[in-house]
Amino acid sequence: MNIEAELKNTKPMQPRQRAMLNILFTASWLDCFIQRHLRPFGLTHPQYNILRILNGSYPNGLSVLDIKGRMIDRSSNVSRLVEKLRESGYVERVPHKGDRRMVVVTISETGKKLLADLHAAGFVDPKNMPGGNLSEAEATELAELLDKFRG
Amino acid sequence: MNIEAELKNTKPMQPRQRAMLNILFTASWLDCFIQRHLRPFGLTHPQYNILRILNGSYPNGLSVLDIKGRMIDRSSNVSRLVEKLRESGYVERVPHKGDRRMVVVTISETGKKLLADLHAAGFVDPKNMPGGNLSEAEATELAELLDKFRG
DNA sequence: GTGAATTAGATGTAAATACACTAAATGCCG
DNA sequence: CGGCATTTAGTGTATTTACATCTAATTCAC
Repeated sequence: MNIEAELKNTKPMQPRQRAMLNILFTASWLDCFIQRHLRPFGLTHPQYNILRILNGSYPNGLSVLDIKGRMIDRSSNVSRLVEKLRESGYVERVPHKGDRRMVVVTISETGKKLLADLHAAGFVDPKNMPGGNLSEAEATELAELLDKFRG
Repeated sequence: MNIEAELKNTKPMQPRQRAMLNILFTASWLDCFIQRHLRPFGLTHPQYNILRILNGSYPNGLSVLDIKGRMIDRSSNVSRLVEKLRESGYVERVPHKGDRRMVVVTISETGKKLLADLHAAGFVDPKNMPGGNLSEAEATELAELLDKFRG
């Protein structure tokens, strides 16, 4: 269903307005999909995002600001999200040697296990995820247009 | 800046994964932009969305579910958002004649004035909004790829 | 070295959100 | 008509978020 139909918009839209609404709508749709699949694992999307980031940097840890700079949603309150993940045992926090303002956050074995479980449940499997209707070339083009959209 | 650079992602991404992250990232970026510009007017993005919808249907009102079905973020709690807008005087609520379960929500003169002020401040002006780097053809193509992404 | 400015992280607080649930009105089917 | 499922809107509540502010550690200018 195209975006006009989704939003039941009667009046025609300018192409850039149409693209903008479509970005927001598709992201909301996607976020809903992701959250719904994460829920059984007790993770929110931002928490999952942090675990992915830390898994990517493993075995190195990252500071809170490093994590923030890699997050999809830059307005996330990483301190509190990390604290939640630490309570659940998915990450560890150690003071940074050399700069005592910083904290180094590392994914724990439990955290890696959780991601493995998610993977086993087919969560990151492209064929279970949205976007499968796009060819690789179209997906690449979509990403490039989004890069250009942001300027 | 492309999405790999934005997310400081070292490992190469699959095209569909790259598109997906880019949709989420760009939407979050855009939402931040919009919220920042709405803030001086005391509106949140979902509230603004509702006002736009009601302005589009003016002089007809819409039921709460009609509004919900037209919103960008389908998980919005329209009852409470409408109540906020009513407190601010931007919308009116009247019981539906014929089906007393329903409520008909209509934008008020004050609400229309607010949108006019936003417009006057250049808020909807394409040249002040993101996406100006895209040609109309590219914007159209972007919207079509997003439609296809959702299936 | 000393003091101002900056950086990193945490936190206070009001507001918004997600999710489930309630309540009222309507439609449906015997 | 009577009873049950459905539709529509609103609400309870815990969690999350946004935004500003705070504290401690570090850097920088002098």
